[in-house]
Amino acid sequence: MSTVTITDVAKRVGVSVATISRYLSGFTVRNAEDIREAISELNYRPSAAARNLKSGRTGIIAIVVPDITNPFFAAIVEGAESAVGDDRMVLLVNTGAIREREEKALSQLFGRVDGVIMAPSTEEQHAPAFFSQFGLPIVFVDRVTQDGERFSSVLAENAKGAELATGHLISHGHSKIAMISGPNSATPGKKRADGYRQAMKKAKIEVIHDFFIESDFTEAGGNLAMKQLLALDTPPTAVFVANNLMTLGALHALSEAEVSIPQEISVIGFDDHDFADLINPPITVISRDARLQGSQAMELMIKQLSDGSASHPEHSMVDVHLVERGSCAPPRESQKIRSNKKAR
Amino acid sequence: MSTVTITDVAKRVGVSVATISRYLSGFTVRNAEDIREAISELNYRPSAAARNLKSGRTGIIAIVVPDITNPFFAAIVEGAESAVGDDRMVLLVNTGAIREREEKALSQLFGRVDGVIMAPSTEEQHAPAFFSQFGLPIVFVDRVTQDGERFSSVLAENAKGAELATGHLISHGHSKIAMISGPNSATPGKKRADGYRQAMKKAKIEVIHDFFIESDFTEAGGNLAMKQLLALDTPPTAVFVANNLMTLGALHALSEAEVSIPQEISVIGFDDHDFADLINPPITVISRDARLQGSQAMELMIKQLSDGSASHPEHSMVDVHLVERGSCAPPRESQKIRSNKKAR
DNA sequence: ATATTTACTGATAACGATTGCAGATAACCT
DNA sequence: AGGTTATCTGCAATCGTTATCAGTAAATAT
Repeated sequence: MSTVTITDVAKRVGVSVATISRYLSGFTVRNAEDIREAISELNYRPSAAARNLKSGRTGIIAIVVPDITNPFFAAIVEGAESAVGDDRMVLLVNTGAIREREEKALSQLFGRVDGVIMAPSTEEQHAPAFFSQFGLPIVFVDRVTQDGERFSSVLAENAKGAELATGHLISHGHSKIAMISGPNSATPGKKRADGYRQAMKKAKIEVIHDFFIESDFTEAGGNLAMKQLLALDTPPTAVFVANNLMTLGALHALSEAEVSIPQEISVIGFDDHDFADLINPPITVISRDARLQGSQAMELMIKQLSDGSASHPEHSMVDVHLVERGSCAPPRESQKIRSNKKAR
Repeated sequence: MSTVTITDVAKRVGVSVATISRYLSGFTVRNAEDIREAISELNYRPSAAARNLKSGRTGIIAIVVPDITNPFFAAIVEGAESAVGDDRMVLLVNTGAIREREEKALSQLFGRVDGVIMAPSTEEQHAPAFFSQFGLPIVFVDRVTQDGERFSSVLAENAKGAELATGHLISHGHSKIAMISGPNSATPGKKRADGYRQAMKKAKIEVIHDFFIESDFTEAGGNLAMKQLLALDTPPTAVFVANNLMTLGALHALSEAEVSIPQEISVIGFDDHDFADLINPPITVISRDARLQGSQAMELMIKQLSDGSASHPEHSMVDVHLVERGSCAPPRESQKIRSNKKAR
């Protein structure tokens, strides 16, 4: 009940606390066997708090994500967790994409953790400056803030993925291609929008204003955006949705409006999801290894911690690839002209 | 860069460290304004480590789950996170349902956290004894271990839910009702199996040995189990799957085998999932508020911490309810006899 | 004006571990 | 045996706070 300290062990064995401490740190000591015994009998566990105070290290690495409920972030966290190693643990902070909470969390984190892996909600915030002020190591994952180059990061090939997605729709013969985009203030939002525009430009298709909707990466946002698209006088024949949650929302909107995929509209999403291959038709998506992204971020963090402050920021990218399923087809009007190739 | 301590602030203001400390703890001090100023100018942050050492509290509550990738546990974690309050944080441990990792985590947690909310993988482990040894507060969520009554817990109405599910199938006229169950070693596995058996007994339907498969709550497990059921000489006309991941696996098996739902087989799952209402047909499930379960667990933990050791364990239950969608219908042979009522 | 209460303050000892230093013991060499 | 290393050991300072205790200044009472 009452906490047993290193002094208790020392008394029991009849040596000084220093000897116990040295035993614990792996030095060879005379009564090693007695000490081991006393420790196990007394059930002694070194106080983490005292160690922290002396060493300045906590053995805890924080990971700050906007929404743990998003399977993508869950995978990131799991990846990070899997790479953390035996002597450290992961502290999770879920900010709900609320900047205020994010900032408060950061200030609370200082002193409690050895480093922070984070996917910031927005780019504008001054959080990184805040951090560098304290010299707390930081690794960005999936998103970066303004002066992101100064910190290590693990991003995805967002632009390439978006280009791939848009190109896929174009190659099916679409030209009325809409995009439901994420917020322009976050890295994936901006980069994916860039990729879309790039692909359209390459194909010399003009981006119609009404076809580009900046939404917010949430299911509700995707749902609303798709409804807006469907309400247009000439709705798009294809839509690229910039993340999994918005895809979910968009699909709900389509199902409600009884618009058939891919006959009436082709859909391609960014980031895979459990539902994607189960629904009818299964949804074609741009996919990446989120778990890997998380573990790479953790590896970068650990390297940074062991290198000390002398290390330079490293930037890593995980690749994206097209997972072709059944949600893309040629647009209706050209369907009869083109050869009848049906996806899987 | 170099850490600024309470002593630096004291020197700057020209008072003793005690005064600064008192200011920080909310006492009225003479030079409050000067102190506030000095703190902000020096950018002083109290050392969490030193505070921990003195107070014995860390302001961190751990939550230990088998798999953060499972949306159900993600929701639990999010719920707990949302209820943690301003002065504490959540430390996440993902054990991958590996008992060894679970135990190691527990031993590492001691001294680093004020309490542990956990969903243990199995009931047999001696973890709770291990914990009570140290007097570390613990709240079980979703699952309990052997002597679970001694600790607070927040469970779901598992048996009731399973009875509801099975009864729903029975009310559609099914009698060849299979169950893909979770491991009998974990609370939800056992209780849901109990509920299934109870409902069958009430309806005086014998449980056929081959129709009850004890699986492992994973997608792969559910997939395999469903394949086994389909391979039977007389396969079931309805199946109750004991969790969301196994439902996912089962649905994949059914889709592969081109068995149509609900015409050839009725399916009902336990725990909702994003995919459930999107696929065709949408899947009928037993649902509960996992987020609430998580926040209740956190509330119990916080209450326990403030009550000191004098508090008695409290047991809370969250309700379950049937979400009727389109995956259940009368069995084929009786379809023509019964009135033609089609779900939604 | 003196006595008594009130309101702060500073010095200092914890909290539980780690570490440099000097001393002690043992092991080795000639 | 005496001298030199090589090993191990205990003492005490230290990490940054908080809490106790006695002390001082101000406010109030008489």
